[in-house]
Amino acid sequence: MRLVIAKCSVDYAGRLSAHLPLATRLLLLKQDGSLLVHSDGGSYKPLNWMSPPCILTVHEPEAEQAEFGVTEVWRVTHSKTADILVVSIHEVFSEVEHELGEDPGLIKNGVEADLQKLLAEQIELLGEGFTLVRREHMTAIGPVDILARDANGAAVAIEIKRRGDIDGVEQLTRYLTLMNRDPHLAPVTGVFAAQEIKPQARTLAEDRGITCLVLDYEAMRGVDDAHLRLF
Amino acid sequence: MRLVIAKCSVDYAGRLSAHLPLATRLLLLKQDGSLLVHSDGGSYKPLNWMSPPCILTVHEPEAEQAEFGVTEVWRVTHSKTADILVVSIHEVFSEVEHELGEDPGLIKNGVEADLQKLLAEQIELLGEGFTLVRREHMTAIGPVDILARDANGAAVAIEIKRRGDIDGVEQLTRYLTLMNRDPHLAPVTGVFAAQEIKPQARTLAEDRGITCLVLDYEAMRGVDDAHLRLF
DNA sequence: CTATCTATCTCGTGC
DNA sequence: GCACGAGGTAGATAG
Repeated sequence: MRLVIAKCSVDYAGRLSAHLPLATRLLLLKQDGSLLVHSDGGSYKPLNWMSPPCILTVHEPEAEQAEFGVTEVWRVTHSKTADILVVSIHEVFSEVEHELGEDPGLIKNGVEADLQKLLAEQIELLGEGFTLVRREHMTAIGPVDILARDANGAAVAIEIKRRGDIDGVEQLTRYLTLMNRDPHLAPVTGVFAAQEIKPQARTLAEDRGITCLVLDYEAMRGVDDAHLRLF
Repeated sequence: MRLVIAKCSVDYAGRLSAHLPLATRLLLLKQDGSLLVHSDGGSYKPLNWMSPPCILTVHEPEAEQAEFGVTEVWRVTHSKTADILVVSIHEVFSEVEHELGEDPGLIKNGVEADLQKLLAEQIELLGEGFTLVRREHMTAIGPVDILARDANGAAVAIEIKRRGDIDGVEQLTRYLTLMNRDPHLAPVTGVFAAQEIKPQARTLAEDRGITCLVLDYEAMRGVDDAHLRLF
């Protein structure tokens, strides 16, 4: 990894074209040839960048550029898409290089997959007498998160989201429409389960006869831990 | 801006929890207190981060941590959401600090809005005899990208996306339902136009009688340029 | 302020 | 390899 703080201007041409006027910025060169241009504010997104696979070449400025104070030109080209990023360097203030090695990578917990697993294990959260049929029940338009049966044995399709939005209700509605055409399954009712359900989504769901269920991840996880401790 | 290359482990707790095992990484501290943790690969997204507004505090390690080689603990807390990022530093290899100042910001050209403008100018791409009524035709639930009429004078609602997804079809469907209730407009047919249309979106659209149209941005731009050159 | 939509989205995962 | 969905989505824009 190479870190350069320099006064520079940047031009990108690819899926769009973009320009950064002359200013002092951080240029972050990674091992794979990729380049990030960061300012001292904003968020984690760079002002401009080139993703791997790409190649950096360093050039002398043309006469006209040199007159405007350009001392070096970095050209980063994407190996496949022909995107190009050009950094015109005027002055370098600082430069550091260090070998980092492979990163073991991030371990995540508490995403949608966890919610699905926990709800499948704790299907009784839906109500008395509910039983799990299977997770990821396939339909022609994709997998329903959980298929269950209620106390009367009627099919229940469950859509799980971390954040329950209108999109999720639309998605579940499509599944229900399709599944209710299948005489082996019909009638199928729907449950929309999420850690947080937006008011608009709740209204739409209830208008369509879909039950809403707010999931408490910590509590479900707690039950899960307690369950594990018993064995 | 402060750049630290250090051997560290990182823990995040917020909307999810995540952990980075001990390894050498770049810690990028911005003026606003935000922190990015980058490895020497991947793309522009950091392995972990904290967005502003947030506050960094530096602590001595507890006795147990010190035994495991921790020399310093950085605690970054988000001012509003109570998210927390903890960096346990074992060894610092490099440290640089430099004042960057405000960035003038990025200037973009040639995105999505261009597609709508170009298609409005080249409405004949829809077929023989099509005419433009207007762009951004207002309905009760929002503006339809383009309203046109076909060779027979029937209304056509056009939804434009760069990448045609199922969401776009749902959106156009809502417009069509509403517009077909208006006796001045009905019957209204739909065209789903995008640079790229996903197979599922195409299937859903065609199932609902919506025509799909793949747009060639470069060609449309070329025609536009040619058009400009004539005047 | 909130809601909605875009993105050089990135990133995983399943086929 | 591509297609699809999720994201600590982030960021811009309109209401």
